[in-house]
Amino acid sequence: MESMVAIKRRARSAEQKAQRRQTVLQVAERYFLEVGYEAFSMAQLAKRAGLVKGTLYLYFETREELFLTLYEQSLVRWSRAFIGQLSGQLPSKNYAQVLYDTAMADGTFVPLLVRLEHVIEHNVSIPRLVASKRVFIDQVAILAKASSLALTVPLAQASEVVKTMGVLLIGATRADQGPSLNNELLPEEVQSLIASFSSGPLFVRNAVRIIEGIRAEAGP
Amino acid sequence: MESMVAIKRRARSAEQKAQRRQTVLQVAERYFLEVGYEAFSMAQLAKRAGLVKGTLYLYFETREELFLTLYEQSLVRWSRAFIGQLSGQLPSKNYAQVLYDTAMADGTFVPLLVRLEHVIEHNVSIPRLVASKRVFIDQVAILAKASSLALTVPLAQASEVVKTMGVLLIGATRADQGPSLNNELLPEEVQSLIASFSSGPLFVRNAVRIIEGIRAEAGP
DNA sequence: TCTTTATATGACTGCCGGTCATTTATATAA
DNA sequence: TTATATAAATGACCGGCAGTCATATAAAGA
Repeated sequence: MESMVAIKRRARSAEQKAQRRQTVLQVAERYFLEVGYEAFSMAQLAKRAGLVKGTLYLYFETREELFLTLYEQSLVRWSRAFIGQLSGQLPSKNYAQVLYDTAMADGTFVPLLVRLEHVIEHNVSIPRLVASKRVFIDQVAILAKASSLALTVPLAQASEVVKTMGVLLIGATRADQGPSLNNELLPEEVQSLIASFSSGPLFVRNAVRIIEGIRAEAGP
Repeated sequence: MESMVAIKRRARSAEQKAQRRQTVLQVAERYFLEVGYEAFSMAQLAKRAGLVKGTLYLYFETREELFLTLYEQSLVRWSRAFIGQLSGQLPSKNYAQVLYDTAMADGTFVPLLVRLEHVIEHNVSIPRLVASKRVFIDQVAILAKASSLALTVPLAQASEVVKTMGVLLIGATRADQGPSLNNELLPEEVQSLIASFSSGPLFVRNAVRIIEGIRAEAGP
């Protein structure tokens, strides 16, 4: 219970409530990084945050809405980190590598991205979902602008690149989300299968193919 | 309860047990197609199959192991359907379109593929998991051979294509796995975002870019 | 100091996946 | 044909889950 954060006073003003919500989110993220999505329980989170389960539901609609919020925050955080590392113009391979490295460095972003549509977005109210989509739209626009400069492609193509990188990231990091099978006990054929789906090279190889494809389409 | 299948006699021989397992799987698949992954419950499945929850666990390790089996069967079924529609040589765009169409036509395959690593493979025994990987390896080999002919590329490149198409399929069909937001009530910007992630064109566009990229690498 | 407000509580509900001692159908032996 | 052995099937049971709600109470305002 090292991450226990006792919350004493009641939150009355809007600012205090926002502050409390944010504190809970911080505890939740640490807890999530420890145990992962499936083992995460609202009762445990309450215990760690120093309050009671019912109270959590004053601050979040559902478990999924809490995770949707964590996802949004991790998206923005990663987006800034990625753009911060894009120094001037880059070959598409370097662009892809930086994108992959920064995404993986954020322990929250990829696991939630992978679960977004088919787990998290269910059990969230429509207005909340719409708000979340707007956050996404904004980030895509910001990323497209930075990518347009980095890759020296028109904005329309850069936007296509950004959207497609998201798609590819989800597919390529799939193997990392399985149970850890690093044992030497596995049959050789299975080991080499796992090796061939190593997410880093898989992502970068195909990112380059896609970016070069998009670039070629831009020219006449 | 229309899909109720009364099971009367006990299964004693190995064949009878295999037969019963298969019957349960058929009921499970129909049930899954109705309610989806999250709402699927073992107790309901038992009721529909005309037996009791405890009995299911004589035939399946866990809920996830049951889904892993459904996934394997849907993979083989789709693989055959896809190969069956590959007539001679094809432009990469047609290849990608046929792949996408046959995958989507099988209602079970894509939803389970998307959940494979980060949901289904947890809570399954290692030996069972290894067996499943072998099924996958076999299907990749079969698909690579057929793809080598259809795309007129060497087998090594065809194998790369097949593996990459799987990655892309997962990423591109993500949007289809979210809650249905077909309402006209949505803000225009969100509607156009959804439209821009329409999975069919998204998949085909990028499949072509990747296949052509792989083909170009094979050249010199 | 008293009243009002709404945050925080914790007991509660219904459901889940999974287990296991017991029952009982069935194959085999007598 | 009947008795016995085997293991398939049962259903009561377990702990834990997300989410709810009447109640208690801390704190702001009169």
